[in-house]
Amino acid sequence: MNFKEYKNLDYAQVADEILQFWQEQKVFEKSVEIREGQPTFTFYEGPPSANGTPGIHHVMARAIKDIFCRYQTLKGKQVKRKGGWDTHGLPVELQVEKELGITKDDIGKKISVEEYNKKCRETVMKFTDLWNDLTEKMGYWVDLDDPYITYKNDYIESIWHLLKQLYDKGLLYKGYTIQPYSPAAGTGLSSHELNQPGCYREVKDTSLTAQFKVKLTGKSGYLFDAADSDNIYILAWTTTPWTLPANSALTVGKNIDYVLVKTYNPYTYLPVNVVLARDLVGKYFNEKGKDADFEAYKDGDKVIPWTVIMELKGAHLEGIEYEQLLPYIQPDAPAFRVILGDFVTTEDGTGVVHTAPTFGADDFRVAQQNGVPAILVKDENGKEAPIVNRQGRFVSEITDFANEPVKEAYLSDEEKEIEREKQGRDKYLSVDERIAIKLKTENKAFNVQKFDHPYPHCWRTDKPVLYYPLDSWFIRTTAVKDKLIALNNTINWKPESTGTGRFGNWLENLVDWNLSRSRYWGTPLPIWRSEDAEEVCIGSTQELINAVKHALKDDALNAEQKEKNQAFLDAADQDILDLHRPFVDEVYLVSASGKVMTRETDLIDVWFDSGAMPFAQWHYPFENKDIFEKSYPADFISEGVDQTRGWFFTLHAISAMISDSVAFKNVVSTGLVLDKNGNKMSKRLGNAVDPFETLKKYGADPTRWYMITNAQPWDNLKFDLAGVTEVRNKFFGTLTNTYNFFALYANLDGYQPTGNLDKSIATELDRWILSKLQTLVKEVDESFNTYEPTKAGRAIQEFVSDHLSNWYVRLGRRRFWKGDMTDDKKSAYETLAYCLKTVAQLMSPIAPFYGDWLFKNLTSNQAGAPESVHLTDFPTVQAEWIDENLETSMDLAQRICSLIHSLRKTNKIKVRQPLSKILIPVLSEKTREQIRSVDDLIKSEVNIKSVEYLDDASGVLSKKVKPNFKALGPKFGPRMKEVAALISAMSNDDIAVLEKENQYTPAGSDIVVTPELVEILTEDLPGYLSAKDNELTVALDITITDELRQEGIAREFVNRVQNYRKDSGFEVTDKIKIELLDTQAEVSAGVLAFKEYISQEVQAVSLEVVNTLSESVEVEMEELVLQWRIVVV
RNA sequence: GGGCUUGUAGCUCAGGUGGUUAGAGCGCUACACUGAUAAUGUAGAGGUCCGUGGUUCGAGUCCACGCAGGCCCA
Repeated sequence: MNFKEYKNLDYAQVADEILQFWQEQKVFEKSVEIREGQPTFTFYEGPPSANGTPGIHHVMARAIKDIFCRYQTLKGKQVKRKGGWDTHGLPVELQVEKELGITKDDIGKKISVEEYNKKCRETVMKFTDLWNDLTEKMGYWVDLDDPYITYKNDYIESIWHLLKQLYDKGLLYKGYTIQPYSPAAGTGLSSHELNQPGCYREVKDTSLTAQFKVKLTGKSGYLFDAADSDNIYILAWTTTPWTLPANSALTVGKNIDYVLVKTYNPYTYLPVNVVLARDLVGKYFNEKGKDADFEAYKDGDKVIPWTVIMELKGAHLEGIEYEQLLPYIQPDAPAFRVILGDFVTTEDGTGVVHTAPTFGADDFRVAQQNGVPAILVKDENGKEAPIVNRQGRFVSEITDFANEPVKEAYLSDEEKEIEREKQGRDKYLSVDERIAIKLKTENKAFNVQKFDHPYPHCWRTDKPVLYYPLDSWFIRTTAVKDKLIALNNTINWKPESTGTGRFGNWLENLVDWNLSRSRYWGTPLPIWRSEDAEEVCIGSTQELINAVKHALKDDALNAEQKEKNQAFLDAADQDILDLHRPFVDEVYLVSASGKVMTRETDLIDVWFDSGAMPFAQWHYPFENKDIFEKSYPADFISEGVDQTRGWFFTLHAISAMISDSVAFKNVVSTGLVLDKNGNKMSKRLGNAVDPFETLKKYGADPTRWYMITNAQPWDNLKFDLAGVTEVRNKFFGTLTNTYNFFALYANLDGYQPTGNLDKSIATELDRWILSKLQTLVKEVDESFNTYEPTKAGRAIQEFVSDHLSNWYVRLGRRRFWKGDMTDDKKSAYETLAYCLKTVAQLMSPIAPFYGDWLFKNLTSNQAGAPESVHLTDFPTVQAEWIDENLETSMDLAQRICSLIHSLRKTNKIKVRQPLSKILIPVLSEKTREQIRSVDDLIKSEVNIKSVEYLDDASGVLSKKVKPNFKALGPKFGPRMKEVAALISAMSNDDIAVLEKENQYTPAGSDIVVTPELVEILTEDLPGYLSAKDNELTVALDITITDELRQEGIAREFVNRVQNYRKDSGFEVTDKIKIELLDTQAEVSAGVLAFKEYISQEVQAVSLEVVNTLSESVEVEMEELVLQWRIVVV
């Protein structure tokens, strides 16, 4: 037997077997080796973190990566794929803390930093075995033996080298960022700490709506004109009045609607004109005062008159300048103007945000983007500092409130009492309250209220936190913004909108990259600094060792510092160096001026780790320079769309800054995998699909195929196991059946395809499917090449089930089982084998196990065949086999058959009943030829004796014209209705004129109808049963002559005998003997009339109608009952 | 609140540059077919193409404003 035959194929088992084969024969390694010396195709693996278990979405993400790497390998490229692990960061720390039952506070107390980090290192690789297992089972080819691991010294050293380069370019600097800060504890808080239960509490604060007086400039002139007044104010609301002395801008929303309202100040009763959001007018003004009499207003009246005198968009306020509200400190650059920000809402306040860059993260960002300075003072060291010190108290420059805590809660009861006496009041009034009073009296407050809202508190001290500027190290990405944008424009994004929209906008609004993290498990910032800001950035291990040696010789270090340094050098000597904390913290360097420098305690953002992988995975530039240069930048990467601002950005930014290059040329950002109802999968809700179970139950290939063909990679996928079943049955089932069909007969005939196609013996059907196949190769090649796997998969699917199985095999079945080895039969085998083999290649990137399985089944006994489909070259388009004319013919044949089936059905005439003829009206010689070339197929498919063509000469053709709107549109435009009516009214004679003279003008009209403007169709044929499909009409002659009837009976008889053979378990090759009892005269006559035909069909050596029969069997045929005896001879 | 994205049959999805009758598969109903049978064919039921306006002779398709879901950011 040349070809294995299969029953009930288990696709998971196929995967297991092929996987074993790959491992034994090192097929992955070979697929890389055989392309040695060929152009490279570089792929970067975005490293997963192995401290969690993989989910079904990882199968999706990695299938995408795998497909294009496999495809490029088939296309002759050398594709090395180094795996990697992301090992640093907060999730790892949190997991360790959970396991040990400790908090961040305990680190350095209950557990040393050294032990803690040791634990992190263990935890982070906890599930690597599970990940590796999934990788193999799903058929993802990636080098697992030598992955990069971000916590390794070599990796960290490469990162240090990158940071040093940035430092030398002036792109790494120390600045500040606004973070939650607890003055009581003297420490910053992470957002994680802020999200602890109980941290947000309802508090009652003084809220204040301040009046910012607009200056008259070119930009604001229109407001003054509209109000006919100098008293123009912009209203802005705050729940932290203590930040008002730090105000340097007002932020409005570009598209928010604002109004200018004329009214009186409720505290000073002075006439004012105020700007606020239209939607919030109701919060500040009483409906009773609307458009009330201004003249009649007296100081202190309850109802204050107001009237809207102008409406405007936020965009019109941009650039308007105003007077500083509380002028304690002057900024050193122009400030106090209106800017635009996307965070402004009209939910509360005035739709205008008071912006104090030192006390709000939004404020800081929007001010920086608009070049508005912060209000800063100089501290005792001459360093710039905010107007509130780290104890939460105002600096002395805020003269009215100098050294007072900005939050009442920071004072003890005793301190409050002392303050009360100083204030000389009955009750202590907070800073906020006294600022409100001050502003009220100065005509600078429009509204003051107590306001209840949730406010974050420090989990250690229970005191309210401040948003406060804290030291941070930054990468000056804003300095290279234009370069980042320009380089991004050269990247091919799939889908494009992620690149231009999500990523592009992100680049447009870039802020400097805050690199600092106050943590323990991560890459340490390699910067050492002295107290007076002398600093050094270290770019390699050797550089650090040298610096330590140098420092050891210096007297600036004390004995303990020298001892630690020596310990570091000893570790380096013994090769047990660890570049993590706490070891690097225990290194002391000496500055040029002889000062001790200690390491800046920050770790760097883990995103820098992963973004550095093009360099650090090769320990570049300390090793592998040649490999790095060959594999940079990447040709292709792919990750979830949620990585846009994560990995995609950090890769891009680091590359642009270090080497003026993109990091990747093509990127596929993939969507989410949701459950079948469109909900997010979560382990907690129990709707998560287990990847291991799925692969085991359905097999990797149907799972991958389903994921790729069901939705585009960048659309969200609603993952439904029923869909996997459908793919398995419909696509893989059909394909396996097709293969089995081939194997069955090829084995019976002992035929071994040569792999060569011979046009001289190919039938219409062969040439047609080969033409279709070439078209498919072209489409699949293009789709893979342009990162469109869904298109590729769907095209293959359509080819296999609709064309190959449902038409080619179905119509050609008899060629495989009938007679001797003729050229016709040979051509059928060659064609089918060639199609199957090509499909195996085309599908192998998506379904790597099955593709290989199919390929091996077809080629295993062929001398010199490649041992795996993955070691072959992608099929090239054989253009000489493409025959569009033939494809059109076959399409006509399929449609004609469909119409005849439909006619038979409405007249209840079975396909087994032969009919004499069909009639097809043809309007051109070309159509006639196209149909004629395939009419044998039509005849056998629908059991018709002849096809007749009707043309003009027949005289029975009745025609109709339809307006071709697409052609008429540009010509007639608005007169369309009139023209369409004239065309539809054309008679048979009119059409004849049009056809003859190539133009026709309806009587009394100026319109000239030409053939391009219409579509000529044929009408139903009178006297025949006919059916239509667009331009195609088919009529069926349903006259059943006696002979046709007899043949019908013969066919029914064949059918019953075949059923009987099958039911009785006869072999396909068994010959039989038939005796039919003569009970039904009509049947007997029919059987005898077609004795030869029947015998051949059912492989009978004898067929007799007899008068007596012992051991007969009863068989039903239509409404008749037959008796026969059939035996194997 | 901002950016991006999706919305077409019960479900999953196709529908270049606008062209008058919106398609496929699955599911459902009925009838066929049966030496490929976890198939297959034919027919049928099933659509305010998310809504409202607009541009146009003509809008699922273009524009504006909304609604609903998703992702990221705030």
